[in-house]
Amino acid sequence: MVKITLPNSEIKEYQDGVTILEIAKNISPSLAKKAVFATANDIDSPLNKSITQDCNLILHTSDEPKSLDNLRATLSFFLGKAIKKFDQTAVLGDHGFNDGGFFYDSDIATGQISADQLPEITKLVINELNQNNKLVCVRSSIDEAITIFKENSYQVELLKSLKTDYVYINTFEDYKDFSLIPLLTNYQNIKYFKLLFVAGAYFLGKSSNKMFQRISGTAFFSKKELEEDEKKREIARSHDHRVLGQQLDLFFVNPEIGAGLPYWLPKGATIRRIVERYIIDKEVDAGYQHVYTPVLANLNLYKTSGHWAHYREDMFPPMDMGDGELLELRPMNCPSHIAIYKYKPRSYRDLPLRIAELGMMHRYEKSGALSGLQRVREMTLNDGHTFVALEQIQDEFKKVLKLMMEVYRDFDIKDYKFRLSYRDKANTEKYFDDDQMWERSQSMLKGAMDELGLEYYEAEGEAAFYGPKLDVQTKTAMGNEETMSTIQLDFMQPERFKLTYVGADGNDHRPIMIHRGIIGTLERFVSYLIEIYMGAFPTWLAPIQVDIIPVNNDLHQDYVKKIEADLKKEGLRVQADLRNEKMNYKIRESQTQKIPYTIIVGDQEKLSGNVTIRRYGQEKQETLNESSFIELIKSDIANFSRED
RNA sequence: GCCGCUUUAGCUCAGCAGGUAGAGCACCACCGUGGUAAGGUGGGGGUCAGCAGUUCGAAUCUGCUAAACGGCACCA
Repeated sequence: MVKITLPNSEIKEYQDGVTILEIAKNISPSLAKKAVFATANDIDSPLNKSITQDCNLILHTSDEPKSLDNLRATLSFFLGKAIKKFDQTAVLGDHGFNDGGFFYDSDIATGQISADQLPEITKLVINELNQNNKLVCVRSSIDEAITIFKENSYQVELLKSLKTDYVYINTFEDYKDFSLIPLLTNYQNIKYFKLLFVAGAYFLGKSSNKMFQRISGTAFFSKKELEEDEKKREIARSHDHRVLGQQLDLFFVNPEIGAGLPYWLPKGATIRRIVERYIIDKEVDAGYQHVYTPVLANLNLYKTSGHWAHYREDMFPPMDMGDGELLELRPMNCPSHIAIYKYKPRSYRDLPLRIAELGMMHRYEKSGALSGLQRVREMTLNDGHTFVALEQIQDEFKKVLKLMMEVYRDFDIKDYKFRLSYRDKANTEKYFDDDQMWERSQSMLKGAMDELGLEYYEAEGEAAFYGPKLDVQTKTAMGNEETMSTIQLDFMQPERFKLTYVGADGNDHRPIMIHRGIIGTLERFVSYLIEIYMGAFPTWLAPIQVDIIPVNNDLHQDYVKKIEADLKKEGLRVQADLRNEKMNYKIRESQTQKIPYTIIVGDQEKLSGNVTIRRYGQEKQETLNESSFIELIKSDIANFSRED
């Protein structure tokens, strides 16, 4: 007999060799139905596991969010099996679960799997699932697993790349696979899954490796969740800045004019202009000196900076001017600001010296990376470089963070994560070669974050080639992670450009550079704003703040024009809609264009000098006199349309 | 850049079997229009992404190129 201790401290006795599923059934049939896996003496175990010694047992059910991973890992297993059925020659590669669902990578000698074949593969998966209770899942060491899968060199490499000590070996008749977490051995309830797309994926995530065919899908425990997931994807599309950008006439990209080269239409340009004015004012207040520097420079500048050696892949090819001069479109602004630093001898009294610019840069992004305003080939970075003495780093770092938080508050940005981005130790050729400096600057950044008590996560291989970064990661409507803001520590370029300042001791010293982008690039930032506001901009950012509509075009035209002129005088962005259309038509358009305030005026308003307003998204109307309205909208703008 | 998919009017999309193109919205004209989400009638508009091929004949079949989209890789 074995003694099983349950989470409520109750102890039950069972026959030696009892399976976890049997225990679950004994406790309650409904529990057994919902059970996904168990933790037995702190080891995650599948339900088919036999218990041969006393243990603490926790059963995990489908109610727990993390059980979803086990479900998806299980589907990945059956997908792999289905692919093998689909084509005997398939070589199976990476597989498993991720945030959105599950996937299986395979390599089929006879050709690529196409999207049309997904229904066929789906049927095969269903067939496999219908063969009940044949799946056996056993925990084993990596070494054992390597022996079992020795015939598939890809699987062996995968197993070797794992950071865990154990995997689960899953056997279904003569088919074997491994997973990182226990599978559902009572998989007969699995019904709610969907294969979504076929894509390419490099083996082990390295573009130098072979590309496998990835089939991805998603799965849930209930039909409702699966349907909600589908709905969520639809909603995401309605937040997509590319869709809204067209609906609201904000920007366009025309491939015939140039992929990745966006055109800002008047309304999008207005939003951008407001953002630009805002951030420049904010930075000037914070002690930054704004400059303008050229987008072109002699290639030698980027040879000195190290860009040509470490960043060439992302740079446009140099322009050969025919007389030996090579001009380069700049991919970053730092060398330009270094030139400004070098313009004069600098003293310790000048530090921290803060140079800022809305600097236009060009990067030759890979065609597959381009996306609306999020990834472009010409972008304007809200760039700033502070030159500091060593002992000023900490303070300046804090100042930048403080500025960043203020800006986030004004734009109502709440959903982000801090990421400390280090270089990849295993792949140092991408970075400047100076181990000591890397160690030092990485630990300084981490120290500063720890001191501030801010939460962050660490990522190797995400650093700039010249130094580690603190990145602010946000998510796009489509769920991709993007870097918005960044603060970077750079000991390298001051060295390469031999920057100096005269210290209090009269000797030359080397400054350190802090690179920082608060709102990142205007392109990405505005795309982010479009998505979080869903195109319904707060009044201070709205390209058109007020839309004025007469009840009758002829009778009320003069009054509409008077109000328009009054509001314009107050600096408001107003449009008077005097088109030959009915009032209702105009109101509808005002709403679909998401204009914050719609003013409707007729006889009543004209007589009393009032306006009747309707706010975007509300049906309620309110009549007030013109000056009260001006007061109202002005305070709305002044507090960034925040409620608090 | 790689894999998959897509590309028809300004926009959203029909055109499923090769026989020289359609709808709704938008645009233009005329008529109409008084209180909070689309008034009516008529009209203009397309080398069916580009190039080549198969065919008596190609939006439709084949190949190449480009771009968009979903991933992978890369990244602000």
